Amino acid sequence: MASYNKITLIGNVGRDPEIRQLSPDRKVVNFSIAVNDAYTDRNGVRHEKTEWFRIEFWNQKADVVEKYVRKGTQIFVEGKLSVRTYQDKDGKDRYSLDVLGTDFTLLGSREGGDQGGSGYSSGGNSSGSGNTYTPQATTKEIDPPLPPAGDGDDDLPF
Amino acid sequence: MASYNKITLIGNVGRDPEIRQLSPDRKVVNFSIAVNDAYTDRNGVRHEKTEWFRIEFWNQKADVVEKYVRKGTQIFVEGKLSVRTYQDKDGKDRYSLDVLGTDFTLLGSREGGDQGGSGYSSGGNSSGSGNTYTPQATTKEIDPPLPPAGDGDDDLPF
Amino acid sequence: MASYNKITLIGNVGRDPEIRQLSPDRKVVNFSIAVNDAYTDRNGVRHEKTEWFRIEFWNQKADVVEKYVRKGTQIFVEGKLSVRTYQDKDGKDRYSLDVLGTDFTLLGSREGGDQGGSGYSSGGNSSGSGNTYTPQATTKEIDPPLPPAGDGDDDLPF
Amino acid sequence: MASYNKITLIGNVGRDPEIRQLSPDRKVVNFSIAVNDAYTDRNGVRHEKTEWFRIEFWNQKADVVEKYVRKGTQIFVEGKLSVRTYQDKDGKDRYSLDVLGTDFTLLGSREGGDQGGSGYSSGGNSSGSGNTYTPQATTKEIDPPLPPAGDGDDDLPF
DNA sequence: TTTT
DNA sequence: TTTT
Repeated sequence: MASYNKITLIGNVGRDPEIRQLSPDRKVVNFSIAVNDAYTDRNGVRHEKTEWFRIEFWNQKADVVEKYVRKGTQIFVEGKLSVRTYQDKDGKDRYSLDVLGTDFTLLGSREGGDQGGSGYSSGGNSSGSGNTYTPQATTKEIDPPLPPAGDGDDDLPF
Repeated sequence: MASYNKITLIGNVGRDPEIRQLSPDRKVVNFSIAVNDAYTDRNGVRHEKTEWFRIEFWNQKADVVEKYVRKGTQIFVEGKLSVRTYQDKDGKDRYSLDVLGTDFTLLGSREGGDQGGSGYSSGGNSSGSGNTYTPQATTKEIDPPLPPAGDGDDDLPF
Repeated sequence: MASYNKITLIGNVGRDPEIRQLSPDRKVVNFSIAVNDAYTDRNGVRHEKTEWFRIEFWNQKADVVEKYVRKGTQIFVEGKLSVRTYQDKDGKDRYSLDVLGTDFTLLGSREGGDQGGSGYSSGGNSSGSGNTYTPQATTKEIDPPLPPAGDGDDDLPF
Repeated sequence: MASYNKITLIGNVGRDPEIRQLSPDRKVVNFSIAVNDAYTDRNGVRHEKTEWFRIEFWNQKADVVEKYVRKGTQIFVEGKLSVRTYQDKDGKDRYSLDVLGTDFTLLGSREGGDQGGSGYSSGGNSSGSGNTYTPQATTKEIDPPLPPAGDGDDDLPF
């Protein structure tokens, strides 16, 4: 066997997330993201296509999604893809691309958005070495980006 | 926009690849891989599911697929996911998970398989710095492995 | 063998990229990005660390970097990691984390930045099916994010 | 900031893993993998380079590593890269590429190897939806493979 | 310290 | 259509 399946996406959140507290210690959040694809074919014709993915995060990560993710948020998501098929109300076969999220990073918000935070990056290692990742969104960042080490002194080869 | 979409899979090839030479300088190869998923739910019941992905590689990488990939080959594939919907011969809606491959690595073969080579790793940078990756499977390597720095002296902390 | 090595980063560009046209058809661009890491240890002490990566893109992708990437740009980069060791001007051993880029996506810019475009996403398949990716940055985007298909009619299960 | 850092590797384990039980509920395992790179330069000269990465897994995943990973094992590893610098016993500056592992998949073993299991794939979602991944290597599977949908009827376009 |  |  030894199969593996991971998908990495950058897209925009379609609606505010839905949160469900299934039990005192089980919380799940769901939202969908639009991932756009655009290319020009060999005849110079431009094509655009949007694929929607339904994202799911659990527990601690669901907490962070709840706090910071809103309609329109640009987000980086990593997780496992599964495809669910179902019939819509007209009995027509449909599919849904479901991603069981393992990681995400907030990338910014639309101008004029009112989400309080951006800049969060979920920790990549929930299996934990005992560290707790502090969402960067909770720190008011004032500092400009650090210049590269050695800047101004330039003993680096670049 | 600034979307991004990449899927990374390890699976087994379902049938020998199909190769098509579309024109003197355009070649495409297609094959499907089975990606298995198994987990035990909260009630201790074991679930298995196999998802099939249809993989596509072009030109130089198609050449390598043609040489080394066979039914049963375990393969690591990286590429862009798109979903194609179509109707089967009964008019029923179906979907296909298509992956436009950007990279792959052969991971081994079934015992008793007769594929001549394994161990190929496609170059990760086809945009090229002028280097040409030599498929390892086609090169008779004579050189001994390079010893790691510090070999035998073990001043490493591990 | 069958090795594989890929690194995926989101970080901020430290300085404007350096471009070199090596020959009429060989162009290379280099820039460094700062990737920040922050975590709180088991004693509640917060740690921050910035790792710098030196990124390299060739030819067509170098063209796009040249057009859109500036100091401060937030960027998603994918590529192959290699480590280069050298001695600085004081004879001290140093290392550099070099990434031979295969893909990138622009994620935004610092407020007040003056780069004309953002929102570019490099094509993921330079080995090419004959399509040419059109930088999204060349289209003036006016439209808000598309609502999910079925929105308002809601025959989706989400 | 919103940084992100993930590395994906396929390589071979250099020595049997070291396991440390730090406390009743904290276990860590370490091992190094060799990731080989080979390419032919523009002058037709072949180059080989091996980069060593030191891998770390915690707790449940450490248990699985302990059971199945041995010297020589080919393994797929995913995690967060950090670089550690130190001085060796001669006071010389050295670096170590450390990967805090989040996921791994066993890819096979050397012929004649005696490791009991191969084919394990660590679950991709340790943050958990309440499911527990059962290592495939420990389960005697009795069920026949599921036939793909459409099997035998071949109404698929491939 | 690996592997082909 | 795969694999264990």
